[in-house]
Amino acid sequence: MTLQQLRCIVAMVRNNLNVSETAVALHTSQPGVSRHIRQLEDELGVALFERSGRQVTAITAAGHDVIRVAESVLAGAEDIRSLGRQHSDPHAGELRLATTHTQARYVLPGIVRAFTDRWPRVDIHIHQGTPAQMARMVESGEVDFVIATEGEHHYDALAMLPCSRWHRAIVVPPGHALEKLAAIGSLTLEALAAYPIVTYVFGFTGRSRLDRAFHARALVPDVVLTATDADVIKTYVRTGLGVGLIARMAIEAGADDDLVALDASHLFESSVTHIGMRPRRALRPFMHDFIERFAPHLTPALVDAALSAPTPEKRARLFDEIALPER
Amino acid sequence: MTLQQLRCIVAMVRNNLNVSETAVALHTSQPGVSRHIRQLEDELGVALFERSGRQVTAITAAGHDVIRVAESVLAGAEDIRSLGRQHSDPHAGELRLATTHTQARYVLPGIVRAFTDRWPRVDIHIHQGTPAQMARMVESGEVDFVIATEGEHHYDALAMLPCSRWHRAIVVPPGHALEKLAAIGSLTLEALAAYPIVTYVFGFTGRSRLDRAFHARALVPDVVLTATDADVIKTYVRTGLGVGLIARMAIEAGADDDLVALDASHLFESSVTHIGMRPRRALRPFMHDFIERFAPHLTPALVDAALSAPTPEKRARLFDEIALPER
DNA sequence: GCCGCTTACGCCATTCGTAAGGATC
DNA sequence: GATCCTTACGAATGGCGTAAGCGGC
Repeated sequence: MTLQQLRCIVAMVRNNLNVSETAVALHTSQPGVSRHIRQLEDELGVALFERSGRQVTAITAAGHDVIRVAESVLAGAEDIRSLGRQHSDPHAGELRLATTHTQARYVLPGIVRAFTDRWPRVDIHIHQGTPAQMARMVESGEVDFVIATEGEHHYDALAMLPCSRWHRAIVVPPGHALEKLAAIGSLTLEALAAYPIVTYVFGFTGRSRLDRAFHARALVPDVVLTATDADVIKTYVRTGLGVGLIARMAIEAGADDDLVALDASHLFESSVTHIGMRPRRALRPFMHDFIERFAPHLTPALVDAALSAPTPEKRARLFDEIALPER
Repeated sequence: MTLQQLRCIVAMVRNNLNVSETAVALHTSQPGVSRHIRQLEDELGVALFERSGRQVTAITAAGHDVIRVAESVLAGAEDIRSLGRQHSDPHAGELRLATTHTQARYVLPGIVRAFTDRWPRVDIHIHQGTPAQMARMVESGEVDFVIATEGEHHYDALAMLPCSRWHRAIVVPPGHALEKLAAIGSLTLEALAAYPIVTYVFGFTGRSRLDRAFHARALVPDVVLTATDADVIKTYVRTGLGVGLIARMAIEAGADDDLVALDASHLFESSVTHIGMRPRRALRPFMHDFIERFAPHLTPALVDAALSAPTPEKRARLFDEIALPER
């Protein structure tokens, strides 16, 4: 039994039981993967995958059990490498994030600034992508963390820890009719639905909550333009294309003073930002520090407890009593 | 990083940081071990062992952390092999025990009989040895379980689960003076100490409890002969050499009717029999079944909980509330 | 001077990738 | 016919063991 064999069977699951894809993902040849799987099966004396002819079609019961353990073995090997880096130089390393534009542009800058002051020799890489892409980046180990607010179902295989609760705002040019409605407390979903709307692309930054709110009132919003980032949205609001609907944290004092922001937290359910990572994996000290700066209630002890929780349910229970900061 | 490298560093700890001994234990050459350690250190970029010149003298902080994780990785690899055996044939396998003569001769026969009826294709191997030898056999994986009542300090690295509480008996030829004392309830340690005693060798079958009881009363027992097993002791009692002091469970109806057994549970502290195994290791179903037959309170769920407990303290706490059967 | 670890070297086993072959949809 | 996995084969890497070297105790 070798670690490479275990890598193959684990990667097979993440690659639709397709040997060729798995080979690409592992940067090796396809016969190599095929051989490793067969050798491991020979050594264990039991088939791990079901085959119809030459096609790999399913995972056997034995395969399920073995792959589960193999994942933890590989996680352990990864932890050992991480320990090596940590001890060889505790103050140097990489922090690789995948996140959305909203976080990268409006939330992270202050945190990253303080973080780099404390850890000058840790390099930070911020990747952007769709929820599905970001999930894959974390699962494959390409990045350490994903910070996300949408697309929960993509993140089933990850430990998602709640970080903060955030609300929405409506942005309009000064003098807009909605501004007057807001002033007298009459800003409703119905009023909003009367105007063309500019907001996030579906699947990004809590967009689903937004659609759900309209749908619950049997309203059909007239979404004339969508974008993945609030800067673009605000730009079109400035041109008079429509009413902007964005995260409250995406409004900057100074730069956005030419627009009027109206609180919309009573119109839409709040959303929760999560930080996601691979479970059962040890974090380096600077990673713990980053998480704690991003969400002060996520202490190293709590995060470690969450990461070592045997099931997602037990993990979730750790956060039942915790009040999230609001943004 | 290879599993073999991890095996080397883990084995180093169990072999006094001695590369040559480690090589023997791993059935390989000494330069091989040396190379593997150095290569792993190179890959991780940190020294795992401290060296004074060429001598390996200590484990570094990094080494401690890495070895701890390496142990769990190797345990996982072992679990995978075990899963293979289990799925390839759930009803066949080996159950390898290390225990003392008392258990093997007087306690296990009934249990083994019922067990083999249920698992006819599981081969049972019973090894005997001193506590130190038995501990090594389990640690090295040579046997699966040790059943022991003495020499706790040898078993620090194992998960020791309490099985049953047992008491002592005095065996004498019929008509012995102690028999009369017992009949009138006057059997005391002082009375016992007046006679030559035949009992277990030091380090076996709760012998230390016995010495402690005499010592607490400032008595010096006249131990004229010791043996590792009760059969030998009873034989010498029959020849009139002295008074036998053995485990109550070592007295058989029928075979021992020519001797008189006097209860001595009020004279000596009771002892607890433990079953020991390597922690953080999955057990096969028939192993769980064996344990439960041996100690009905040790359900598979409880055993699994104990084996996955992070510290010996947490493991011990699982048994705080549990009443042990008495023998 | 002995013991113990490291380095050097040669052999062998294993692995890996390319190329061809067979099965399935 | 296209896709996908397996088998076959040759090159190369790496592991292993023997033998020699070197540093502490």
